[in-house]
Order: sequence, then C-alpha cells, then structure tokens
Amino acid sequence: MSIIEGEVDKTEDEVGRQPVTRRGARTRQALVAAARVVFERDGYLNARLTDITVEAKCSTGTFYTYFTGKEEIFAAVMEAAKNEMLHPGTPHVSDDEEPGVIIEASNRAYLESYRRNAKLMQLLEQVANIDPDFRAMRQARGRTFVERNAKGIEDLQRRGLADPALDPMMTSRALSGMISRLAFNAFVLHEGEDFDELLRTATRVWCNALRIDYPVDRTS
Amino acid sequence: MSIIEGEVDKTEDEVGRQPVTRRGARTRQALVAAARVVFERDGYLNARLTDITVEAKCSTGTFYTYFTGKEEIFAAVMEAAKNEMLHPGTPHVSDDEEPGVIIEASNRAYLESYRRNAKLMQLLEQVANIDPDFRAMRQARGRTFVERNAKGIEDLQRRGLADPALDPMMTSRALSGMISRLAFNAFVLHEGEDFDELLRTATRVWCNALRIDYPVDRTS
Amino acid sequence: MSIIEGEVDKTEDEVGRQPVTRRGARTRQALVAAARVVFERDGYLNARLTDITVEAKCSTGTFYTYFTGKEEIFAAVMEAAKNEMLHPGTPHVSDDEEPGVIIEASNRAYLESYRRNAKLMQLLEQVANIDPDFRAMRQARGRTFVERNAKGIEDLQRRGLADPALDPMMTSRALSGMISRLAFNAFVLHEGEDFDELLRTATRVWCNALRIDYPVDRTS
Amino acid sequence: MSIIEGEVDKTEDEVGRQPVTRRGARTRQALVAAARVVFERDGYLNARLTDITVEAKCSTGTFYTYFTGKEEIFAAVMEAAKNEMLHPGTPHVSDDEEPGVIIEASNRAYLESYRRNAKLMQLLEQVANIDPDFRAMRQARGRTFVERNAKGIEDLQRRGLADPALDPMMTSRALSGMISRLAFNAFVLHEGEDFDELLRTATRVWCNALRIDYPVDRTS
DNA sequence: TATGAATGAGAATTCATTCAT
DNA sequence: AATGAATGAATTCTCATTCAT
Repeated sequence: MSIIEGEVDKTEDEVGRQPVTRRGARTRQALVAAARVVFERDGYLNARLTDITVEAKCSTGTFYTYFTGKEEIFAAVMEAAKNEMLHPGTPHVSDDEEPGVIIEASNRAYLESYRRNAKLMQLLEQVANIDPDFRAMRQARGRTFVERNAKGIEDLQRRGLADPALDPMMTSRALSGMISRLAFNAFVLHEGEDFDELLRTATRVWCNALRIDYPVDRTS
Repeated sequence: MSIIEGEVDKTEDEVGRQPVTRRGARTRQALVAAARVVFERDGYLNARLTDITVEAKCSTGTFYTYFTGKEEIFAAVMEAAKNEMLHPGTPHVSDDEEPGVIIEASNRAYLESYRRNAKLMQLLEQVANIDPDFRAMRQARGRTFVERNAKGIEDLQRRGLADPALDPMMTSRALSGMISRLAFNAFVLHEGEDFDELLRTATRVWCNALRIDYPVDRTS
Repeated sequence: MSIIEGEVDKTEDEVGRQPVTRRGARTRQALVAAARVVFERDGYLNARLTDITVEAKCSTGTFYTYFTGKEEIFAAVMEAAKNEMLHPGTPHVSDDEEPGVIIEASNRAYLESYRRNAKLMQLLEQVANIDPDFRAMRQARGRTFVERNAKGIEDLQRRGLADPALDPMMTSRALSGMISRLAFNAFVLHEGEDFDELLRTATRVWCNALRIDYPVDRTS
Repeated sequence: MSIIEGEVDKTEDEVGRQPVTRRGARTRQALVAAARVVFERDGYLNARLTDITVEAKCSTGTFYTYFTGKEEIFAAVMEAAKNEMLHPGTPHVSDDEEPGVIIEASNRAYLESYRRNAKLMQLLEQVANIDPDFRAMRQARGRTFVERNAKGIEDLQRRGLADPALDPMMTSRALSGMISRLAFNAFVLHEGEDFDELLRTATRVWCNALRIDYPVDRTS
C-alpha cells in the first residue's frame, strides 16, 4: 500500500468551452500554454488577460471564445498540469517492501514532483489564498492525500508496525503537512534546498514519528 | 531551553509616519485599528483605502498623512499585532522539566496564539504569497522560529535525549513547519479543529520524531 | 541658397500606438484633433484628458488605447501640425535673386507661418518651458533653423556680400532668434502686430546686420 | 543716453502681508529665501508649498500668515530678486562716448546680469507662459526695456549716427529681443555659451543693424 | 472563429487650504 | 505668531468585458 502519493483527482472536468474545430483546439491550447507562461512569470494577480492573448498570439476577443475569465483559464492551466504534477513517475515499489523503504520512495516521488512544478505550486498557493474556489480545490487535493496516508498509517498500526497511540488522521495531517511544507520552503522559498538532506530528514522524521524501524545507515 | 516559541523580533520599526501631537497619534491609531477590521473582514485585496478611512472616520487625505498606501498600513497592522501574536503567554515551564513536557507546553502556546490570531495569520499568508516584502518578513519570522527550535533539538541531542542521526536544522524545519501547517489547517481552513487532539498528536509526533520518551497516558 | 526657412524635420516618428483598422484610425485622428482644440482653448496645463475625450466623443479608456498620457498626445498634436507649420508655402524665390529679396521672402514666409500657427507656437513655448522632452524638441528644431541660416550667411560671406567679421553661427543665432522673438511678441503677445512694418524692419535689420545692400525704397 | 539697460521698475510693491514683529520679518524672509531655493531646484510647477515650508523650517500654516498662495510667494521672490537682477553694476560709461562703446557696455551689462540670474530668468519664462499676471509683468518689464532702447535709437538717428530708414520702436523690439533671446539660449539652454563671442557678435550685429560705425578690431 | 476597438466603472493619489490648539 | 493635523475635490489611469465587423 503506497503511502503519501498517487493521483489525487481523476475527474477530467474539462474547464471552459471546448473547441469544435481542429483550429479551435489549437487556439485553445495556445491560450492555456500562454497563460501558464504568463502566470508563472507575473503571478496570478499581475497577469492581465491581454498579456496572455499577446503571448498566445491571438486577439482579446478570442480569449472569451474559450474562457469566461482569468479564474477559468487558471483552472484550465491547473487541469492541464495535473497529470505531470501527480504522476511523479509513480514509485514502483513493491508493497511487500519494508515500510521505511516505501516511505522513502513516496517522499522522493513527492519532493521530485514538487520540485519539477514549483512555480505552479507557488501559483496554486497564491490563488488558493485569494479565491475560495481554488482554496476548496487545494483543500480537496490535500484531503485526498491526507486520507490516503492516513490509511497507510492505519494499515501499519494494524500490522503492529506503527505506534498505536497515534490518531491516524491527525498524524497523517501532521506528516503530510510536514512534507508539503518542507517542499514549499525548499523549492519555492529556497530555504533548505539540499535535496538529499531533505529527503533523508523527512523520511527519518516520518519513520520515527510512527516508530517504524528505520535503518540509520541507509541514505538516499 | 524552550522549544518552539518565544519572541521573534524585538525591533520596533515604526511603520509609516509618526504623528507629533496627541491628536495625530489618536488618528493614526484609529486608522490602524480600522485597517485591521477591514482587512480581516474583506481580505487584503478587496480592502479599499476608503473602506479603511470610513471605518476610521477620517478623510482620504488623512490616510496619506500617515501611510503611503495599502502595503504600509498593512505592515503597521502586523507591527501592532506582533506583540499579542508573539507573546503567547510565553510558557513558563522550568527548563529542568522533562523534554516532553516542555514540548507540549510550547506546542500549546503556539497553537493557542495561532488560534487567537487566526484571521491575521491567514492575512499574512495571503499577503506573503503576493508581495515579496511580506514574503521576506514571513520568512524572517519563520527562520527565527526554526533556528530557535533547532537549538533546542541540538541541545537534546547533546544531552543524549534525542535521536543523534537527525540534522537539527532540517529536522527543525520539518517539525516547525508541521506545527504551523497544522495550525493553519485547523484554525484557518477549519480542517481538524479539535484542539486537544491536535495538541496531543502534534506533541506525540514531535517526541517520537526526536525519539524522546513520551508518556502514553499523558494527555493535555 | 534659401535663408531662414524650409522643412526642418522629415522624420515621421509616429507618436503613440498606431491603429490597425480604419475605424481605429478615425478614432485616433479624432483624439488628436480634439486635443488640439482643447490645448489651444485651455492651455496645456488646464487641459484635462476627459476634456479631450469628450471633445473627441469617445470614452476615457479609448484615449489610453492610443496614448499613454497628456504628453504623448501633445507630441502627436505637434507631429500632426508639423507639416502645416513648416511648409509655409516655401518661398519659391530663385537663388539668383538679390540676397535682400531672398531674405525678405524668407522672413515673410516665416512670419506668415508663425501667424497662422500662433496658438500652437504659444503652446509649444509653454510646454517647452515645463517639460524637458519638449524643451529638447524645440531646441532641435531651433538648431536646424539656425544652422540653415548660418550656412546662408557663410555663403554670402564667401561671395563677398556679407560682413566677413561676423561669426556665421553666432550671427545666425542672433538673427534667427530675433525673427522668432519678433513673431512671438507680435502674434502671441500682440505687441507690435503690424505685419508690414514687422517684415520691413526685420528684413532691413537683417540686411544691415550682414551689411547687405538693401534698397531703402523697397517695401513689402 | 544709455541704450539697453537700466532699472526697469522702481515701484516697491511689497508683495503679501507684511510682518509686524521682528520675529515675523525673519520668518517671512526665510520663506522667500526658501521659495527661491525650491523654485530654482524644482521649477514653479513642481514646487509644493510644503517643500517651501520644510526648506524654511516652519509649518504649513505659517505660510498663509504671509502669503495667499504659490503665485504670491513667487511674486515676492521676483520682487526680492529685482534689485540684484537689474543693477548689473550699471555700466559707468560716459554718454559722450562713441555709440559703439556704449552699446557694447550695455550689452555686456545685460548679458552678465542674465548669466548671474539665469535660473530666475528661466523661472520667469516658465511662469510667464503659464500665468497671465506674470505674463503681463514680464511684458511690462520688456516694454520698458524696449522703449528705453527705442529712445536711444531715435537719439542716434536724430544725431545722424543711425540708419534713418528704421522704425525706432520696431527696431528696438527686434534688437532687444535678439539680445534677450541670445542670453536665454546661452545661459538657460546652454546653446552658444562663449561669453566673449556672444558679446562681440551681439554688439557687431546691433551696430551694423543701426549702421553705426563699429571698429572691426575692437573686441571685448 | 477571429479580430481588435470601445467601453466605463472603480480605485488611488495629490496637495492647496482651513482651522483648532 | 506658529503649529501641524484634517480635509476632500479633482483627476488620472487600468483592464476585464462587450460587440460590430
């Protein structure tokens, strides 16, 4: 049972109006790509719709053929990025493996994914703190993540491998929050960016917290 | 040696222009108080300067007598709130106490302070994700907090009470981040708000992580 | 070789954003025309952008589609007026003509042009004394004019028709300045407005100054 | 009879409210001095009343004890500067001197005075192109100057020393304008700043224009 | 579909002037 | 006389959104 990570959201809500013609599809895609560039460059708030259309090499009017506004195209950007963000090369670790090994693999996958998409994560953070809809979206993602990890913890407890005194959900909130915060600090704020050290500490803290035996000498 | 919390910043940078007369001082204070109300009610972005002056019962012009804009008055609000935010009744726990007890006291103090100032913390989060200056400010605060806890961890390691395999700084980043994230989730997002459960889990995870012996039956 | 006047600047620096469609061109032109009306009526400083858009029968926003502000549209007004200001019917006087005749023709052309565009010249004077960019522009125009006349003077000296003791550049500065000042006084300040008297004196002083023989009885 | 220059205005219109006490006199003077500094530094338009009071080290309110606004204090500045501007060391040249000598002396006096007060002259130019009252003032000064020179020219004509075909007033306008324009170009715009060359050419042009015999070899 | 011009509500900001102390 | 806080009218500028072509 994989702890920490996996796909979070399988619904393929196509955001905004879908194009009919092939030409339309190309235009829409250009807009989404342009929006990502602009958002990452200027931030959500500073990004003007015209910046996006300029970057996409189309007119202002065309924008409204596919999207109703900034929020919607931002949602489309996130939607488009979901796949690359959440299939972090999915750790191919056998479930029979030692817990510590699985946890490390999960952490590595998470951190690598975060690092790859740091700009986008920062953006999501920005927008979630501004817009209730995206706050809900982020929370939903987080919840799925937390619940999955809670299940993993519960499982370990059932198998007698983890501290039974811990509340699985709350502990999952704590540890999942810990790893996402570490990632944010490292890859967005550039505070403590040493990847190996990061992974080692994260994994060790996680294992210690659950009272899982984690071989000292093992490093990434 | 107290882990987790304490004053973070003693510098009293007076933000904005300081009034000379008593009357001026009253007006300035009214503005800061009004700004806090408006910011907490409407959020940083939606808050209009006129909302603030209306709330403070003064004219637009007066605003500019003391502040150069929204950013500056926000800084003033944060400055004014600093004291109540960072003296969380400072846990008066003897240093001779067991580590677990100290950690719990620290965590309780932190969480209580966060809960009391949740709206402001949310605001700071919002603004820090938008404005580089406030991002820097938040980071500075965080760093102080992390360093303090890192010292605590190091101390415990030196005394043979904590897992020596952990890097103190990185571990502190992980655990400090964990607690602040838990607080954010609980008091801002209202996810896992049960205070006692929160405190118990946080403290247990913290202790486990450091491999400190923590009495199972002990609860808040 | 024609003294005093001619085209001054052939560069067609398009000022502000150029429209793409015909409709846009019409709007832009309406704005420039309106601006000229408003500037001439109210002066540069009193002219409000809204006055201009009202006069042009378009919205405020439209103004900013084509210009970044008052300065820019003023530059556009000057640019648009350049042609009518600097082709004062270009005196078609044979170069073989007596110097005095050429000078008179040049002076007449200059004064007529100035009179026709007095309001605009006043405006330029106003703005040049306020804004360094326009100061530079006026100076550049003036320099071209002065240099042209300096060449004319040098030519006359070479041909033995003008006082060789005069420094051509400085003399040109003096005489060119004289005529422009006379024009300003006459047509802007309405001091000494008698056109014929103006032309006669200007021409005679110019000729005397260069020690060119100028027939006493000849009048305009 | 001295051509070109002399005092222009003897009226001692005290501008603004006159102080009663000695302390008041000091304050008023400080304000005028400060205003000159600020005007010369920032220009008339950019100068804010508070800049002036700050420079004068007094409060905003005090300003209104002595002046009704920017215009009035500007008038006071000009008034205070009048003396130093118009007694250019008054050329002590005997009236029996050759005309050319007198003219040169007058020109020198004018140019030196202008150079000394260039910043102020620029200011006056600026303001005169903006404010009708100051336009009138500058015109009045100019007129006095022109009339004085016209008398000088007439005198020379009567004595058979100057070209009788010239209209004295118009010629004076031309030549007086010429010298003031040269001075403006040289000392404000820094175009043709060589003082000696300036003086030589101005004087020679002036003499030639009037057909006064002017010794070629004579230089400043 | 695509274009790009037109719109206008809305917010920030300035600074001369007044006035209570 | 001096102070400096308070005032608020006035204007600029932005940009999401609409719409005629």
